Amino acid sequence: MNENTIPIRFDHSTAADEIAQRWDKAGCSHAEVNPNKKPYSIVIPPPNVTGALHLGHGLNNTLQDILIRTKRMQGFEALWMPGTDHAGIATQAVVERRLKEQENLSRHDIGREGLVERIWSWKDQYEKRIIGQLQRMGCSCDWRRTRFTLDPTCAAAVRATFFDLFQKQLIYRGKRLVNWDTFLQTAVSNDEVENVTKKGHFYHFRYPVIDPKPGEPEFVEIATTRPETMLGDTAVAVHPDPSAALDRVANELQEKLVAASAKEKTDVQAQIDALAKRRESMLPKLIQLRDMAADGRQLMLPLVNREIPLVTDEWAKPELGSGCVKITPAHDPNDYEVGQRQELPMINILNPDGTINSVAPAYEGLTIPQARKQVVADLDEAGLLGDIEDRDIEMPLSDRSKTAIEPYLADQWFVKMDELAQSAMDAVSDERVKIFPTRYRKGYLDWLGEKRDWPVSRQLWWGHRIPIWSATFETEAEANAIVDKAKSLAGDDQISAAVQPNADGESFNVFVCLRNEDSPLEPKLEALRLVRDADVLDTWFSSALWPHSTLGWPQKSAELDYFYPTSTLCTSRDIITLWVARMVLMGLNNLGEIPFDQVYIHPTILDGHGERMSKSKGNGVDPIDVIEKFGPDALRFGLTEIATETQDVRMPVQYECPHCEKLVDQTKKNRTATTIDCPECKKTFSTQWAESEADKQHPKAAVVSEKFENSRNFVNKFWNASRFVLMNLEGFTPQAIDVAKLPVEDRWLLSRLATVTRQVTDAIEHFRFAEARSVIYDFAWNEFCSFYVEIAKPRLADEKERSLSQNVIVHGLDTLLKLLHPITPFVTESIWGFLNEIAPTRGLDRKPASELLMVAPWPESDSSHNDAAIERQFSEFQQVVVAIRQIRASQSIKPQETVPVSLTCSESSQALLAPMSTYFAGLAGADVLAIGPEVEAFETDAPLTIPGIGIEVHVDLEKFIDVEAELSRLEKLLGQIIKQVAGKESKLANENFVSRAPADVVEKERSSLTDLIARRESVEADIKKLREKASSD
RNA sequence: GGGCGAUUGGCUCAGUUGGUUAGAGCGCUGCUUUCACACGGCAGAGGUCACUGGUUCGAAUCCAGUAUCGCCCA
Repeated sequence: MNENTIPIRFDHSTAADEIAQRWDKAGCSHAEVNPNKKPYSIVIPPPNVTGALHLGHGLNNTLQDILIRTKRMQGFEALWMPGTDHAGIATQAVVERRLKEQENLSRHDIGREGLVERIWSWKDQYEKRIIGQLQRMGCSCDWRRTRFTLDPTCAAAVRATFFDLFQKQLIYRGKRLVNWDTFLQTAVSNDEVENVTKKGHFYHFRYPVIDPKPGEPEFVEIATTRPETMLGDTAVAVHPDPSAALDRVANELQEKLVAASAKEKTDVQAQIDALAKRRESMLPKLIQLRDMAADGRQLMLPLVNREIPLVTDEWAKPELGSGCVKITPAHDPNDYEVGQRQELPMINILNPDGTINSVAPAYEGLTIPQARKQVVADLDEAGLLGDIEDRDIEMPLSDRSKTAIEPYLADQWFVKMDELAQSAMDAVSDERVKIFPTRYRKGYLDWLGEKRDWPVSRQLWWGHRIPIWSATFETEAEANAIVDKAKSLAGDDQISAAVQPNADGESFNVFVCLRNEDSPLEPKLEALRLVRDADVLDTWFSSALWPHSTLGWPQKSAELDYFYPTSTLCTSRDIITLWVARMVLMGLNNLGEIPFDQVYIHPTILDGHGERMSKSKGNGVDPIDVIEKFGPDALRFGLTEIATETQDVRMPVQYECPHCEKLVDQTKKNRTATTIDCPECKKTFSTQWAESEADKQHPKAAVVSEKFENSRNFVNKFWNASRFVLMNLEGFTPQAIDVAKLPVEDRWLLSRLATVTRQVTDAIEHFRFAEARSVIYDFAWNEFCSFYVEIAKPRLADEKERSLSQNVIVHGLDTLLKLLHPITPFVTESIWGFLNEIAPTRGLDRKPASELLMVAPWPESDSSHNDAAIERQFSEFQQVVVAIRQIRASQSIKPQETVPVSLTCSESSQALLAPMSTYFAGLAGADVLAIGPEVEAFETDAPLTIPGIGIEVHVDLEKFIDVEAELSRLEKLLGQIIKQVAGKESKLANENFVSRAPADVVEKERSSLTDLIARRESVEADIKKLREKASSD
């Protein structure tokens, strides 16, 4: 092979595709049940089909691929199960929003079937894109097994699970205050709500007291940020012991005062004073109100003219506002709890679309902002409106629709968590499931420990429809009769029915769950006036089954037997509770076994400003953009670099100017711009936000990160080192190698390979990905390329040495290719192909190489090759090379000049360095004239003593001398040595150190000091000599 | 309010159980382009390891507190 056979750069844009096809054709990533091998399996955290993947997914999947490729090479039957998630609310929201924007239609305009059809086509489009992204990244998933959380296989698992839980009475229906998205008209989970602070008002109202006794106030004042909710008020609360409550607050403030800094003190003191004043002016009235409440006084709720009680509850804060608080149990989470404690009626004032309902006929049909305005105006007219203050208010916004969330009382299906949660806690507590890093255990256990029931219904059309048919009856007997009829339709493996009384106790619900989809029992149930539930299940319900549903459960498949429990789950920390915990409890419920042995939590990628990456912010980076600019290997190598044990990593984001390829930093300002002017070439480019025709005229910039540039450079470096080896393999013949007889550099290489193999293997197996990368990066670049390849050059040119040298260097390359393959699969596979052409049989074992690197056996670390003495000796050689280079640089000696060098050293160093002396020519441009204990300095000498090993390097400067430069080098060196001597002396003068530190540490310091003093004297002598020479010239 | 984490050269980050002169990449300075690689090579400058206290013969590392920032949960 020559320089024309192999291009000077690895052309990933043409090679990657071809390599991927070869892998695919050979079925390398397909796993089958194989009793001859041990299984290793990973299920992908299914990316949701809402949008394309960004670098966070890139990281997640790169790490999984590193694990799966390593295990595959280690001889495991390695299955990486791929697939995507239907992401119920997120996907429906995106499609609905587009429907509104592009066609001005709502989901009701096109109906359930129409909407679901559109979502499916969205899903098809994005699933294709996502899988394409993963494939271009080189992810070696078993694509033939690709699943989707809504496909028939997963649906069967969902149905089986739901039926089972229903039968075990772990599923029930209840009214709960939910986060209601009035745009999507569904409940959303807490995780889908974000709180924003907005400017609003704090309105004071007066509610009349009914029949006040003499001396009692005629009005009670309350305040609210949401006036319209007063239509649903069912009480006003006052604190049961206002005096004690005020005392407690005062005590807290006193404690705060003691701990406060001087700056804060005045502020805290002011609060204390205000509280004392308040106590004086308001306490008697609050006590009076408390007594009125105890006496059962009623208030007249204005506008709706409803009598509501004055109650005592600790939720009322005597230190705030009027000390009284209105209670709207159906529209506020705190009030809901008060309502439950006080057994208050819960009055829902909203229609599902967020307009006021018939509870308040005068306001019916008004939107919330309209109703707010009207209520305030009407109260004003009635003379019941007090002050209106400006105030910052926290407003919950739906992540999905970006509209305001309303607390809303709705019927929801719940999964009872008590025992299920406990089982999942036990699995982690007793380490059947191990979480890495271990700090994440706490969050998992704390969250499950709350054992909050899981609301699983979503008022959506996209998802697994809840398989329950229900009807309401006035008497229990009627309900029971229907249950009996339903049960008589089929066996209890097919149908399950239950009666649940309504909260009001005046009606009875019948719920019937069917085991099978499209069951012939459905029309029979409908004949009994039972109606199928319109809701669908929370997406996490199906994701929770992922490790077993993808393997075919509830069918008893061979795959399930062989690959379940899976080995490792690799995910990010934000879904430890939502997903990981639920997989554990569902796995235990459905199979009685944990879903995976290990959970590895990788860091979260933030942008350069410390913000989470997201497409909607404009700071999301598409892995494809990075691949196109830097290549898939560079993407993976760079992502591996950031996979440390930390929890967040920053990834600065840049635009790549399409005109001049300059990388332009993304700022908070320019990331929302539609066009940007390149600071380099001054031309304009557009961004993802460009919409107008004028903006779109400008070419669009890819969004990338310079983080990958270094990785691209590494890939290139490695490619070229391989290219060099390949170009020097002419006439390659495998030959037997007697390790003991190899020259130092070869034994050094073998020793280092053994160490690096062990380190890389160990790091990957313990999820220390960044460490694996850096070990291999440092070794490949700074040892293999910088030293071994350089030394090999003269040997490969020497006919007598060529064959042996070829054999050793090929063995080194072969090992490196294997170790690097999980991280950079494409470039290594490409080189492997070339290597197979010219050296199909190679390595110390002289075995034929596998056709594809992807399925080659993982290298074993041969500890018999580890040789500490050889490594130490080689290090001396390296240090001498560096010393010569330093002298050359300080004298500005041109690279093409060869300098005469002599080395004064011990006999043992001489024995090592003598056979390697010719290598100094290539590595340091040095002609080594003499080596040994008796070797003396040159007449015009530049000396450098290497600390620790006592080798004196002498360079003959006769032809080159620059006295000033040399003096300045020596003086700088002397300065450093003097500083170090002083440090050591003071340390050793410290009696405490000498007597208390371990003897070996003290001894080390002593000998180091002796060494330093000798060097100081030597440098001082050199300076003196040089000065004398300079003055005599 | 609670939990978790971060703070190390201009930037992004390593730093294993405390122990020579705290490392890397990018950027910067100087030299370098026939001889695998300029996406390269060689040399160099640049850090009181956020702050305060403590433990210790010895602290970037252990402990306590403070500040700033981030993420998660209420």
